[in-house]
Amino acid sequence: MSVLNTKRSYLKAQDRRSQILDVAKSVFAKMGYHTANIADICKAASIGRGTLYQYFQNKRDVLLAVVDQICERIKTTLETRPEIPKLNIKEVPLAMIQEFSLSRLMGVIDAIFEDEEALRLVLREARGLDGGIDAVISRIDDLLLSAIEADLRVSRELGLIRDVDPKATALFMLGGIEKVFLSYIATHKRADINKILEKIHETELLGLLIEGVWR
Amino acid sequence: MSVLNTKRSYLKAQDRRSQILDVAKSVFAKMGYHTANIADICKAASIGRGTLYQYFQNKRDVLLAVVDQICERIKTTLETRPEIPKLNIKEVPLAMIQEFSLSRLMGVIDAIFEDEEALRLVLREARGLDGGIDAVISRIDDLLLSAIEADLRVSRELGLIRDVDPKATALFMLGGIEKVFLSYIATHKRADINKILEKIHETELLGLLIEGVWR
Amino acid sequence: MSVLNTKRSYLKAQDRRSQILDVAKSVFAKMGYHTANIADICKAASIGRGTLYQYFQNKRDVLLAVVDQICERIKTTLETRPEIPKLNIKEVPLAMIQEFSLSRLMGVIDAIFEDEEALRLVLREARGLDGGIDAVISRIDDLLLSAIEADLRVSRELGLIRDVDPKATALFMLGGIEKVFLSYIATHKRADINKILEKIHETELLGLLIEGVWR
Amino acid sequence: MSVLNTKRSYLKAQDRRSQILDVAKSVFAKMGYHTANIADICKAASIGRGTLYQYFQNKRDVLLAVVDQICERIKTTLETRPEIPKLNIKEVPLAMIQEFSLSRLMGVIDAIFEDEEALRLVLREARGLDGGIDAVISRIDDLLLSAIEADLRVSRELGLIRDVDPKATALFMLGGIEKVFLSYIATHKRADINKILEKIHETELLGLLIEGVWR
DNA sequence: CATGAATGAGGATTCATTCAT
DNA sequence: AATGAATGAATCCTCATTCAT
Repeated sequence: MSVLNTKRSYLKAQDRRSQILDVAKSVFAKMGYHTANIADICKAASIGRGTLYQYFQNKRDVLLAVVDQICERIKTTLETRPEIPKLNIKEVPLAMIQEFSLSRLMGVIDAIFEDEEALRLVLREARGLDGGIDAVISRIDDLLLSAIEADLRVSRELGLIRDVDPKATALFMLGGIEKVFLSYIATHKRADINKILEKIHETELLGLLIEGVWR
Repeated sequence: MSVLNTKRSYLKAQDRRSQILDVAKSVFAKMGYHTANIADICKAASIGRGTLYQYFQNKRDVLLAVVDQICERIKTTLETRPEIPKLNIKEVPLAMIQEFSLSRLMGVIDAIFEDEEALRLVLREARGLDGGIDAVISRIDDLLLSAIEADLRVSRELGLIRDVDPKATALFMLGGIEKVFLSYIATHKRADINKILEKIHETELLGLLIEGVWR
Repeated sequence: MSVLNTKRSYLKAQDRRSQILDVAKSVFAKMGYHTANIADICKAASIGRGTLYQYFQNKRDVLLAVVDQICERIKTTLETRPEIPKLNIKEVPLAMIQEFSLSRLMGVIDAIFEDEEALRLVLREARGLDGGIDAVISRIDDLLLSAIEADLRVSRELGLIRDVDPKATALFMLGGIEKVFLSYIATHKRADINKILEKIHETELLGLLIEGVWR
Repeated sequence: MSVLNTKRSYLKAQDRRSQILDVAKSVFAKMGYHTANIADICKAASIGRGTLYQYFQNKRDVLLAVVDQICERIKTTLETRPEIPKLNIKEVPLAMIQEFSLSRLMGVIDAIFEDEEALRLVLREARGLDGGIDAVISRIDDLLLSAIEADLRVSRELGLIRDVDPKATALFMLGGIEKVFLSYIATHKRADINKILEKIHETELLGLLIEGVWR
């Protein structure tokens, strides 16, 4: 293709920028930030290497922009989740609470799933302690974390849940979800993973111990 | 060091090899596999760069050996955990079950904590899907995962816990633990983190929902 | 600028060309030929990068044109210096000779000073032997050199000055003047430097040695 | 050669370093700092590009080291000049003063000439005002400048020379010498230039004006 | 005419690995 | 066995120049 068609294609700056952003996200997701090189991105975008540098200062800046974009989308998605109603616990059956709680959590999970490439990016690179690339990517994590933590806080104030540390619990839950996803992503379908996460959510609410043991 | 002691030190092959291994683990843990370079390891080990290549084929091979060593240790540690007794659920009070379960899980966590450098190594490396370095490191994860999964499986057979997917739940728990640790490691003391994980363990057993809601 | 005034301005070819030339001279003077890039010039001129290439073949060509312009001006300035009168040495007092000589030299210096940017351009560029950019810039130097050399030649014919090699002496004097200027330009005022150069001119005429020693 | 002989040649670190330094000086002198690239130096030194970076942090660092070396040599050379004797002016004939002064100045010129490549480097790159590379190279200039200035100061204190500004005069003289050299270096022989500089030195001492005019 | 998006050759630098000593 | 000098492929990034709009 590129051999046959060497004619330049011109895009408006904004379009080119967002094209590169999309391609870069995809490449970073597939290869990882460190493994992928600028040439990979440019090849995938069918542009010259220099072109990328007209829109981004350097490789890190590309990642930063990718993450920014993802953050914006996640913010929007999280905002569209149904509001937590002011429940009167006494009057609401467990099943309903459970379902609502699930819908809130699934809102978070959807925010992740919505863009699988973004997710891969987060899962691959968000680890680490060195304040480098991971710090950039962890901004995505922070968004999701805050969402879960806020829900836990409200739930506790409503008297719905036990007196747990919201931050630690949110971390635990997000970590768990991410790990499950990371493990299943390669081999399972989206629907399966949803099922699994639903089941796990139930366990979170009710606990591992069966009724007879627990009381 | 080299200024003070420029004399070459000759070690027996096995000793040299394991010395390099220790140093490499430490360096990988501190800097990360990709960031650390052979020179860093050799400098830390006070050996020439060529020497390392007499014991290891390449950089990846060093990591492999480091991980092997860690795996061995973890296996041993896990084996020393107290056996799961054949409990008769009806006869055992909740508190005891809870405590025993915790001790089993803490056995896993200890296996992790025992060698903080190993832990950092596991936590900080980017994970992914490319069958590269991550696959090597994942072997450590797999060990821990299997341990948790086995416990869950037994517990379920004993009628202690709900009918959960052991694999998924084990993934969820390990992912959660790792994330909590990763977040708290920088700012908290070891003892604090243990407390936090104990609390989370309780929540896992009993569920998030408070009694009044749940029944 | 481009934010406030995004309207394209169409100029006649000659006007546009000379506008670019002025800007380029200024940019080259401030940043140096190698350091300055086409983008810098175009930004300063508020034109698109492509526009520049409609008036000049390449970067070097821009410099060439800048230098041409400077040369033209210098030629004009040098021509306006007072003619060397056919003096009868015996009849003219030293002071008058000295003053006239100074005025001729100052004419050269003025030709330099008149356009400080041009001067910086001449002074700051690396000179060499590779027949590259320096050769272009040297044309400016050559003009000044010839002026001084011609004066020396005439003065010698008039029996005013010693039998010196006019070329070498001219080189020496111009080199000296440039170096003094280069050193003082940052910290001193124009007037001060003129004073310094006047003093040096006197030394040139009369020599370093004091009367008692010299005779 | 390199095609036929691909065997590596091993040097001791210090030897290699100073070999690279010599080659780099030569290459910088011939091509100029900006024009020369690392590959040029490495090719000239018959080493791989990576080798250079084992001895120098970056290109600028190479130049720095080159300049350091030159400075050291110049310092030594300047120190070996004959001391200025405490002359009693009345008792010393002009010719002797003149000759001694010349020998002092020629000491400086020799310090320059001694290493023609160093000189070319200085002459090519020492210009400029941007505090970049030129600042590094101007250290060489400063050494020569100080030497001349010191001589002028002493001579003035001895009542030998007129009350000139030593700094400005030193600048003037060095600038003049450098320019003469730059112009003659390509086409003339060392001996010729020495002659020219000797003549110029005489002019400096005695002035341009001939006796009849001057008194 | 004017524009600025697109290009790719060119340059500095890193680092895992090899090999002469 | 140990060393560390040498290597060059790989990578990021710059910038003069071209060209579709």
